[in-house]
Amino acid sequence: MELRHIRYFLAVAQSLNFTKAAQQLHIAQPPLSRQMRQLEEDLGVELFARDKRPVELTKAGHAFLEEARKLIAQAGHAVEAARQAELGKTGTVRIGIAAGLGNVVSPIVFEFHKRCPGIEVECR
Amino acid sequence: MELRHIRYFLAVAQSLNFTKAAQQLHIAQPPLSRQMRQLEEDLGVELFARDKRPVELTKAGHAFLEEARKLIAQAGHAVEAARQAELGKTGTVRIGIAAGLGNVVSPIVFEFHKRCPGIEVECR
DNA sequence: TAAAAATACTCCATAGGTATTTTAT
DNA sequence: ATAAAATACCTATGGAGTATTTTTA
Repeated sequence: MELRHIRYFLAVAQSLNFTKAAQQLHIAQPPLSRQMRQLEEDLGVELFARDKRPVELTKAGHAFLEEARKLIAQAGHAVEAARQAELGKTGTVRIGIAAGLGNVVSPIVFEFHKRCPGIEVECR
Repeated sequence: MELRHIRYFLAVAQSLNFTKAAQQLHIAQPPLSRQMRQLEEDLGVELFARDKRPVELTKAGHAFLEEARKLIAQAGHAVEAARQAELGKTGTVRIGIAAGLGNVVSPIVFEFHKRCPGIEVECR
């Protein structure tokens, strides 16, 4: 099972029409049908009732749909986590302090730490 | 990004050694290195500090690792949800009731419903 | 110097396309 | 009769292998 199977499955489950789902995915209908068969094969479970027009989701198909949505959401979270961490890495803040106001720096740094945990603060 | 990238990433993150991770995955080292580069390319983020021996995870790599584990776990949940639903579909329970004890059926069905939600009960 | 990762190529498995047939309404 | 899915066959992208060359400690 690959994320491709999940992405394709979500498209088909939404429109309940292989042809239209294929158009949305910018692929042809036969490859989409094959990928869905492959997914079912891998799971050992029928996800679609193909002897109905329009095609229906089986009970297993409905159960899988719910978890498949969470799976794609989690994939997005993983990507975001990496990108946010990367941004944090390069995040450097330079603050100019007027002469005689050096004593206000400490609360500023404290506040920054509270709002942006995980971003290192360097003082010179 | 495909689940393959995630599975491979988990192996490398665990051993911090591309060669050993490749052996565990039953693939050669160069393809594994390429898949990891591809993943980094896709994310737009460096996950490994390759100028260290042994190889280290970057900050982004650590953040991604945490979410990648959840992703694989969720993939497992999706598979299980579909398989459990399939089992439920074929789950038929036939209960014989002794003559004169027909009045005990109701609590039995009630209890079954509580323990096995989502499994249909048919009474004749 | 010795492990381990990167590079350069080759091969082939399979994702995807096209043409056609089958099926359900 | 018609729209949509399945089947058969072909193409080609890219995943994986082998040999070799950098790297880092």
